[in-house]
Amino acid sequence: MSAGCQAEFSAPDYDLAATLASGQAFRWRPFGVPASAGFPDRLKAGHRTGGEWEGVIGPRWVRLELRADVIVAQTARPQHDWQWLREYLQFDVNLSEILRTFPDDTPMRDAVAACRGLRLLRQEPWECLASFILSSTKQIVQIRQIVALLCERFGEPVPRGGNLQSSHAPSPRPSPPVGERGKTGGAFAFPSAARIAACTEAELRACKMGFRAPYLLKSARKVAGGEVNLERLKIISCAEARDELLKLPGVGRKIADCVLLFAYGFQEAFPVDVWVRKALRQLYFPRRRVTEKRLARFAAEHFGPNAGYAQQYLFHFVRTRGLPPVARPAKA
DNA sequence: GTCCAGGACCTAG
DNA sequence: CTAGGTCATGGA
Repeated sequence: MSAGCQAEFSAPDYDLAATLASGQAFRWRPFGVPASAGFPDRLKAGHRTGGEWEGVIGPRWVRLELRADVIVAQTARPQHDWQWLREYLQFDVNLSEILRTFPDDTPMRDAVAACRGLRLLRQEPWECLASFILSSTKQIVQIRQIVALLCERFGEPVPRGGNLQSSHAPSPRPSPPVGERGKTGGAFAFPSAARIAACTEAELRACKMGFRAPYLLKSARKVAGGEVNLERLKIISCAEARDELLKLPGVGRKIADCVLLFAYGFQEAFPVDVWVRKALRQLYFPRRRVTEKRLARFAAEHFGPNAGYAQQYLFHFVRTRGLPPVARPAKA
């Protein structure tokens, strides 16, 4: 094993696979699998990829492995302070206390029973914001592809640990070339707002992001230029922070709430996407037509102080389990 | 081929 | 405030 550094963290009740692969962050992949290989959009219930994952947090490549209530972290370079990882994985969060605040109804009980151990991460604001600008009307597997291309082409290279090459036989079908730098199997940091702001729209479109390219470009300019100060959002209220995010092109209520929840830790934020909307309608309002506004009000009032956490449980629950009766109509 | 994807935005009623 | 069209791209 190459140099690097390793540490262990007590992590009871932590479903690493669900947490890293359930669509709140887009840069994690099973360790030792080539970037081009990808992995299924929806992990099946209880799916474990050997519990070994790799990704990049800020400027650091890291490998994570879950072993019976312990998470083992390995980096490429020596670390004397692991606070960045504690913060990202939110080791200090007491999951039981959060689950206790969930409404005591059948849908939530089912979701918690099915997804226990699912956590919320605390991500870098710009990476989270940019990623979710790219997320609109895209499947999670595609968001990962777009983000990977963006990082390969415009992110700073970071040293990668482990030994990918020796642990994986040459793939039978070589992956299609995805840019000049991606072929080496290297790792890259997420490109800064300033770097994205320096791109042309054509360069961004070449990362397969389509009509989202101008949104990302304009938002990057506003962030890099200081017109929207992402650091300041940490010290103002959730509602005020939301108003700031809504100034950015390509950012509506849903994406703003994702950033508030996944990057700033505003746990009252409740992103409503197509999956959560389906879950709310079918689990809480079966065969009754509910207006969009009524649904939003219900979501705001029903799920308590950790509504965002509840939302992630509902999201993961319906995506992994599917929705019971009406969701899969037989094709006569 | 069709439908849909962790939407936002613009226009018209 | 709601309804519909538009924007790219690729899974399923």
